[in-house]
Amino acid sequence: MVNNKSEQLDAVFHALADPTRRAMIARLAQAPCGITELAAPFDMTLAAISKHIKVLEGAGLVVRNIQGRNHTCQLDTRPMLGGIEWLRHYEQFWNQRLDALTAALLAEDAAADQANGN
Amino acid sequence: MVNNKSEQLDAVFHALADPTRRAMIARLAQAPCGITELAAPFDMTLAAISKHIKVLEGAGLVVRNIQGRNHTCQLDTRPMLGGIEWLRHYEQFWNQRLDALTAALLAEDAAADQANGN
DNA sequence: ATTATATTTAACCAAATGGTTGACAATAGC
DNA sequence: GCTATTGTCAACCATTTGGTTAAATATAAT
Repeated sequence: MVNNKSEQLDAVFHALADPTRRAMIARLAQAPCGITELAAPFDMTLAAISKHIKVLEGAGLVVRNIQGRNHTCQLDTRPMLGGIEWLRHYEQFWNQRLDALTAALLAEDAAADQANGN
Repeated sequence: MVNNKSEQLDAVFHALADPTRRAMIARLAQAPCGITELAAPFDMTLAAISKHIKVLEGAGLVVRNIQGRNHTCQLDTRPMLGGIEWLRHYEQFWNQRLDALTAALLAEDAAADQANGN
């Protein structure tokens, strides 16, 4: 379980920093589903899938409902809000400085291209 | 350097999944600054700081400008856009299902609280 | 009851992560 | 030319990560 806000962000961003887990989230956004079905698209053992799900659960992004031998996973997007808010905090920064930065970097790229003979 | 979109997301989310690096980004959002100044708040070797900066650079979040022995780091928020878009994709999901999910989870919490005697 | 299905767990492995120390490189200032 | 400062690099270390296999658990189905 995650304690403070920073650890929550750690957990959420870390959970999202893996393509398998992002794909799982995308799948769960369609509808809740069981482990085997969730595992189907991936060339990976069920044991590995189990671990990925546990990471998602640890970040609070997935809620598991056990009925007999069938585990149903459901997406809970609320922990993403912390992440999106953190990121959104920088939209202001973009608006303020993006133009100047873009110009500078484009100039840099142009110089690099010239150096590369492009 | 990052190749495709998925690897870009991997790199950005991974870069953000560490409190030191998030703090660095927050600092750089105020103004560009040198390595030593950037390192000041952290109880950590310059070598460790150097590695963190390299992770941020690898994700494209920081651009370095070298003048003599002084390296100036500048925030580039553009790679965050990929992350924020990925996350934003689920806002729709929230709006659609948040109510039902919240209700279900609150009921669950209430049941747990009752079980805990709260 | 036996068998098949769904899933986790434990033990292991290689690679990546986050940190250290110590040596090095380059530049600024005296 | 020294010396102090800024920063990286290489080697090392413990821990975490992402995967495997093999065994265990639990339930469903026949």
